Amino acid sequence: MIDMAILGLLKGRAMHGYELKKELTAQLGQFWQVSYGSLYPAVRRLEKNGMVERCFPKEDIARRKNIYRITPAGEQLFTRQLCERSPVLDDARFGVRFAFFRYMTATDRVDLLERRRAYLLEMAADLKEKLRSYKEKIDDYTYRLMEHRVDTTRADIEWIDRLLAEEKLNLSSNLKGKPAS
Amino acid sequence: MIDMAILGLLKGRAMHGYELKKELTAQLGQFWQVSYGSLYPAVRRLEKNGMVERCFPKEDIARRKNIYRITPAGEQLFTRQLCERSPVLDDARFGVRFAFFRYMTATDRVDLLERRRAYLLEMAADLKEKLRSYKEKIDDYTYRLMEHRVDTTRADIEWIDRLLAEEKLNLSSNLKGKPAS
DNA sequence: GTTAGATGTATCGGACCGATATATCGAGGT
DNA sequence: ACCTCGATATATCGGTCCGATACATCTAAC
Repeated sequence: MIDMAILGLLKGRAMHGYELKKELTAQLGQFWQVSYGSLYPAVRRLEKNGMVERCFPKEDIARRKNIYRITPAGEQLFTRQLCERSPVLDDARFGVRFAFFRYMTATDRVDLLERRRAYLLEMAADLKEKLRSYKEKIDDYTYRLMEHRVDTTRADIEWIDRLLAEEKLNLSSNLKGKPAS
Repeated sequence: MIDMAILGLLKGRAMHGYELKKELTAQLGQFWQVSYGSLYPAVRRLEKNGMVERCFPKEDIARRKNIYRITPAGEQLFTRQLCERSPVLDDARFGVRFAFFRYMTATDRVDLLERRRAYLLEMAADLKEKLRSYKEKIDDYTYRLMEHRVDTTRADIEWIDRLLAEEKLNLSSNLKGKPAS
């Protein structure tokens, strides 16, 4: 996952480690934390595998900054990881992908949103089932927390639905724009 | 964190590894995942440090189940970890503690809720600040996600507020129950 | 001029994760 | 009686991740 995030940022522009960390925290910090202990080894790993490469712009040549740029192989890997169909789409896995939504095709976007929707629905169903069957076994605090999670999950699903409606509208209007049969 | 969760469950009753994993998933799985690769080493570590000990009930003596029971030292450690004042109180760290709320004193409960509230407020403030200042720099999808996070964070805060009101009511009614000055 | 805080890279030990191996148990079918 | 399948149960491995820490520079303020 950290690989995808790094590649996604470098797809935007070349950066060095510290910059990557700052952008990662700013853009994805709400649902996913990255430490230097993960970041620096990850960048070196990507470099070793030819997914990113160092570049030395004139103005920074004196400073000891390690500026990295994405390679074609890296672009390919990024796209593959972004659209990979994993059954688990928790907050972090969905959030990171959503941050790079603009790099996906409209159909892949709809697909991802629908898989996230299914994941949330399953969560909600599990929670409701537990609320029903465990009602006497769990303590009051746990019950309240589960109740609240059901509500927030519902809100998440409604948000997804609004996005899905818009994406599908775009899809069909693009189709209409093309010559009729 | 995994230590606290294991100790908290064993405080309820003695269990073996597989049972711990099932309960962990059932009770905390919404906001925190545990794998066997973490669980079994963690239990052994706790045993090595004298926080839990094996017990061999008659009915299970034939089966190869490793049933563990919490020790007095373990109880102490659990209580210490549960009330530890860490500045970071994200979903996982708060959720795990909330699952053991019944083991905390009323004042510690109020304290934890207030620290979680402060954490969420800071999150919301950060998000709003980013929405304001980055408005032109971030793409539309990221904007929508941040907007939604602001809403869900607000809902979380309101939920905390309801709990806080109840806890404080309990606290003051307990005081009233005691002899006046 | 020196102090403080942001910038920048790096590494360590221990903890963690996903995948996988192995084996037993009980329920169900044929 | 046999066979299969899923749940129960323990364990480990390589690679990855994390928190803490170290260290150096640059800039702005006082």
